[in-house]
Amino acid sequence: MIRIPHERSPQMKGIRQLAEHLDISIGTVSRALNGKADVNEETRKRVLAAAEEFGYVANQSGRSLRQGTTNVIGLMIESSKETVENSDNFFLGVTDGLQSVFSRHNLDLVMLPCPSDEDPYEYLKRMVARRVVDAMIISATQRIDKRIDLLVKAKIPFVALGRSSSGGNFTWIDLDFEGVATCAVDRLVSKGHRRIAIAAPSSEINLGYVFVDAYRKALEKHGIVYDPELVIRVKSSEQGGYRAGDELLQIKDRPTAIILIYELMAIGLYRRLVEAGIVPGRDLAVIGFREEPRARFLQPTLTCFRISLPDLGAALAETLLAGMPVYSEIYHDNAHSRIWPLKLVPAESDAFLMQPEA
Amino acid sequence: MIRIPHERSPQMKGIRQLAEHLDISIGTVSRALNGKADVNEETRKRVLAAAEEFGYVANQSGRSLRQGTTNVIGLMIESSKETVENSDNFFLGVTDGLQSVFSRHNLDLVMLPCPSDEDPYEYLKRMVARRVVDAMIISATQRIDKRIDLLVKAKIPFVALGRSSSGGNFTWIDLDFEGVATCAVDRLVSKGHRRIAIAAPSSEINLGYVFVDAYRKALEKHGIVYDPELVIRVKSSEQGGYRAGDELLQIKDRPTAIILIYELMAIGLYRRLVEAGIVPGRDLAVIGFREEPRARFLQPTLTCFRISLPDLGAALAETLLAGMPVYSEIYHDNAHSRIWPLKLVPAESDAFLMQPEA
DNA sequence: CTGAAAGCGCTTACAG
DNA sequence: CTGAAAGCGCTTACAG
Repeated sequence: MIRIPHERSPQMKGIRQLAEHLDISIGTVSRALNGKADVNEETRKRVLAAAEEFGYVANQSGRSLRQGTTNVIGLMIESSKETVENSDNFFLGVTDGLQSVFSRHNLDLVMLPCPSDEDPYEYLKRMVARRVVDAMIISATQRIDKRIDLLVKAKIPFVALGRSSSGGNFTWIDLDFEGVATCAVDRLVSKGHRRIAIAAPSSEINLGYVFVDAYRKALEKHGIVYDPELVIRVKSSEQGGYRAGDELLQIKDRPTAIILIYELMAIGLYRRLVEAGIVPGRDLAVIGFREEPRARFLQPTLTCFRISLPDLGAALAETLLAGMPVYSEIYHDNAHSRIWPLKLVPAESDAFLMQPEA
Repeated sequence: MIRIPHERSPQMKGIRQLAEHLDISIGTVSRALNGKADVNEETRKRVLAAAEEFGYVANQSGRSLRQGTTNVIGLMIESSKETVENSDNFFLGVTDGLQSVFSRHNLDLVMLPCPSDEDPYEYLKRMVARRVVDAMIISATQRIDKRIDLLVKAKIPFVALGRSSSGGNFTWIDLDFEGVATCAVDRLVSKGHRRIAIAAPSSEINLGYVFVDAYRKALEKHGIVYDPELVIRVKSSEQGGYRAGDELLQIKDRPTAIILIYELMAIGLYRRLVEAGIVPGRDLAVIGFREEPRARFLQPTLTCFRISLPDLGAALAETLLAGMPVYSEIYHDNAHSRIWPLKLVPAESDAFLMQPEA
């Protein structure tokens, strides 16, 4: 038996070559490949087999141009220094959940990292105008966020991970910062604390406002007067936590408890406290934010809140699809913004009871 | 003065509308926008102004189809559970360096996260066949890595972060695992250690082989017999570090030092050691791998190795472009694989001297 | 310096 | 069930 190896892959550039090889029209090849109903089963089998053999997959640009849709969803990531240090694997954790939904519809997810020296707004504008994606997921929403206005105006389907004052009526999913702040304050108050500090981000990120507001309301509910001095503004990072410790130590009539808005702050805070001879969970109550593998080593263990990132990702995906005409029917039930709950994971860092003052 | 707001944005869908509005041909609009030389300066200005006004940017699918190039570079990310836990912000750190180079040529970077339930090979194959990117950056290379054979065969320009036995003569950049292993062994031996353990990954990732090989050679250089029992295979994670501590404690004639192949292992290892009443840097010498902000809190401070991720990213980008016909001339000097050095950051975890045995 | 036209690789009415 | 043809939005030889 003689094999002619070179005949096997005769420049299988596109659908035309595949059709020629099969001696049928490109239209039929296309229909067969795309699972259209009106194709002879025998023909379809031949086409599929040949495509598999030659590794043919439709050129995305050709498809997109013709269909007016890219079947790609973009997840915008800001790779600013602060985000890099903060986000740890938040996005990679969410990604799998997103894809579990998108894959049902042959939609591909791409992450679009905005360069740190480019304005996020301009970056997004360019990506949107070029039509590289059908829809967008944005995150790290700011209180005033022009990106949202842009997306609304351009009528690009999108969902935001985070609320914002901008954009009017857009769809978002946000973590339950109110719930976390309220739960943390309630818990601390029940253990006898009255002077409760909070470490909040120094940036204009929207969650900072939400968190501090809820903290304030929770305090007032317990008849505790809100003291602006106890709101410590620092960077959302390990270093920020260290600084928060610094500032905490300088407050006269020192707080007996602190709530952190970002999990890795706990690492820096613990270090600063240890340096000052203060033991978390004995001399000062600490409640962290998101449960995080990296913070699990902390001694004493950190009271924090649990969240399933894949589930959050899936919810984001379903909410996004609910806003896209083609899929809106299927995901009709998800067509609303919502608050994503977190679950308290009690640990040692806030376990002690305050002695009531004499 | 009367404004007719609706006239301002007359369905500015594409180049045709823009051309009509300017009353010139689409060819001229295209040439003006793309900075071709043979365009009247006056005309160019008008075109640019109108494009800015209407927010026109060329549709990427149209461009790609015509030019046969997407001007997009893909960075494949494996979002497998293990990778998610490990990679922390490694990729986001590299991203900025990549973009600093790509942006010089108007190339966009997209991250392509492979779903954890999809075979990385099949995923890559699909992405490549669809021509969504002009070139690829892959990482986490395995000892045998079909992805590399695929890319070579498909003649897609690519660069690998990591070596592999597959693919023959492809271009890669890899961290200097040999240098790190050798430096660590030399350092420990000079402090009197003879029984030096190593924590290596249990997976087939190529760096594991490289690292252990170099460790072995370094030992032999000092006349120390390689003992397979001292190679502890664990997951590259904090948990893996904890397990490594476990196994270390069970070794009869316990090692006096351990070298870690992954930075976050140190966190788990420290915890296990503390539980056993063993103080790192006093009872056991520990050398970590990459310097990492999250591991900086460790007490005693961890001896490790420094690397600039943005610089690594830029090097990857330049090496990749050197392999793309259009850019090969400019980046001719980067057209070679290479080992990326790391710099020792001495700290406390291995600072003590061993007492010579009687 | 500009315009008219071809064609990149597809999908999809439309005819048969 | 299949084929022939149009056309998605661009860029680029080619003519003038």
